[in-house]
Amino acid sequence: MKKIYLKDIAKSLNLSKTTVSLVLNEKGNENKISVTTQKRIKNYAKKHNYVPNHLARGLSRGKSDTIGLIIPNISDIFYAQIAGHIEKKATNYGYTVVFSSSHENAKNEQKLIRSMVNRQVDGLIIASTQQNLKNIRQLRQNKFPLVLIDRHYPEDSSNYIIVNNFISVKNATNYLLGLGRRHIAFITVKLELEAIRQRLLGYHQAIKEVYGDVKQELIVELNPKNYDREMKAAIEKLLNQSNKVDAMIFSTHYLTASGLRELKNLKINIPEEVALVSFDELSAFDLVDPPITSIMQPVEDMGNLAVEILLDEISGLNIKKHKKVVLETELIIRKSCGA
Amino acid sequence: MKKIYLKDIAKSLNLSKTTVSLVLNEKGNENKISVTTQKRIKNYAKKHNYVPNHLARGLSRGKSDTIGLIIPNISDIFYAQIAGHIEKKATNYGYTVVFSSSHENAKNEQKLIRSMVNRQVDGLIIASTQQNLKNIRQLRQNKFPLVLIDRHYPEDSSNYIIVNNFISVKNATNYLLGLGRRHIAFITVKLELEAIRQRLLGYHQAIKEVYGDVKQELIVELNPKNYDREMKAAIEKLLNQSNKVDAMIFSTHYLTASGLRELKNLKINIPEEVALVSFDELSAFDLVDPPITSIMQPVEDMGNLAVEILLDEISGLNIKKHKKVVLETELIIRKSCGA
DNA sequence: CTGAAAGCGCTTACAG
DNA sequence: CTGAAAGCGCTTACAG
Repeated sequence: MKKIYLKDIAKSLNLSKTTVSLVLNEKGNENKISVTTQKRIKNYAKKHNYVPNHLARGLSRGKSDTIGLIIPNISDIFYAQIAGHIEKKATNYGYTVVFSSSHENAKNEQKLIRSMVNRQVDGLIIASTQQNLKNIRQLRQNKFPLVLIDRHYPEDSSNYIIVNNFISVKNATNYLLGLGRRHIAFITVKLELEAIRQRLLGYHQAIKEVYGDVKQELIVELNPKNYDREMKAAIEKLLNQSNKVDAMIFSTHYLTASGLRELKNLKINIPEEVALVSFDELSAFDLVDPPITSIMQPVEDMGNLAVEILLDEISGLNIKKHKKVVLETELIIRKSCGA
Repeated sequence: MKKIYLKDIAKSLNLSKTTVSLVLNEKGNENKISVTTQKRIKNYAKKHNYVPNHLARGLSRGKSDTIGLIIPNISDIFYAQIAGHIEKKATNYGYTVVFSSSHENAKNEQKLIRSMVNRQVDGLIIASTQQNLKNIRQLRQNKFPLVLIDRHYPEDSSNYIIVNNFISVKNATNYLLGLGRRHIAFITVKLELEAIRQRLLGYHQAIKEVYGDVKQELIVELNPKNYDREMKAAIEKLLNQSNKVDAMIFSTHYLTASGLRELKNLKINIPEEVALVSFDELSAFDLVDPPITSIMQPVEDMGNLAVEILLDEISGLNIKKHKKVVLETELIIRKSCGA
């Protein structure tokens, strides 16, 4: 079974490459190629297992039918889910997805963007480190189809799909206040992300509206590379304050998992002593002891919309609607807050 | 910032495309191109942000520097992790990864293989549905670089990297027997996979060695599309047998999660009434109530080895060592079995 | 209805 | 040290 090319088919059938190419691209009818010829070509192609070379096709048409996905980490269940939905949707439209993880490193991300561009992806979906404004701007100025997801650059006007981080956390905080929790800690990571900032601001806002001011000692910012080792000291400090903390909000699922591990080590009763809310969740958070109240993001919508908007851009349909999308989250109430 | 091509650089610098191409591919020295010329070219390229067209390059060299990854589902944490390790390793070697999910559908998988091949991936890593022997054979006969991962075809001699499913489950079953559990159920999915069969066989073997025979009513095979809805009835039936089940082994992480949910609904005490072992796990299984004893797969090794073997194949190093790799798992003991 | 030919943007053997 | 030219495998405007 040797590899077979357009010219082989043409020669064997005594036709030109043009005719064969046209027919195989379903342009036989519009070019009025006789049905018998079409049949002959298709049969021959199938019989000899003809597989077109996508590189050649792409080069010739200036289009690769590929979209690039750059995310912090494909092993993170949140991004894996988004990737899954993006892939499904993209496949439906005949696109293939190339993905790469930036590992929260701006230099990596920059390299990946370059690499994707030179691989001629038709468009890019990026959950950015938010440290690459220059590159993102450059893409946009070059009219490169692009949609940011999960994280955006407030100072840039690229398309994006994010979640209402501020309101989500504000509501969650109010929920805890409503349950009578008074000393609510907010545990987050030191990442220069607008999303993370908004989560913190949501907490701030809710607390301020009740108490007038926010106690700095209730806010813990951990090093993203090292949060797991810093968690223990952080939790202990929160618990040993003059006003012992009676609730904790974790700003990401991995912080929740890490924090919960520590709380269990310390034999803290949840929710009696400390109530817990997680922003985003791991797959088994409903099975955890106790089940964790979580702010759920609409991952499916995020993925689907990203692809839709991107494909609109690619096909030049610069539809104005929904280019900046802010989706709502849902607070799933479970037992980790009592009630 | 207009797009710039090799010929533009050549023209601007009064050189030929050859020279420019050679230099940009780090072949300047071996072609004795003067250092000054090299400098000029590199500077110009950087200044004007030259990005080579990978399609053209690939077409010309007959190599795309891309590897394809076909898995059942990128949203499954197990495959997401493998994908993560594959990506990391591949990136190190200058390769990009294209992935697609088959969703356990053989036809999909076949299409994906075709699609990847025509996209000129240099090699393929597949966690196959194991329903595509013909296609896999065809790839191998065409000397297409390929490594199967997680699931292999026993009747085919392609490279693979799998886990010792048989021993893993046999050991886990013996572990339960050793703890005094007598009525051990095995809950699995109806998937035509050698891996799944081996897990069942491991259970069989362990039970047989003690009891002489296996009771069919202790084995439950659920429909992969519908396991979540079938779980309730299955669990209830196991618990209502004349000999009430006192242990359950789940053959995949998602079955464990689903089963545990039911057991909790039914207020079954774990491990007092029923001990639990999971093949593979979800990220939070150590936080679950109770923490779940799990058979852990060496995902990192699996991913890394897959890439290494594949790249060896691609570069024509048909190194004979480790083309069929069977890795060991580890039984992580947690509280779900008591003890 | 069908074909000859140019072109996509690279690489590379060959020549000087 | 450097360049002209062929070739990778397609697509497509143009001509008949």
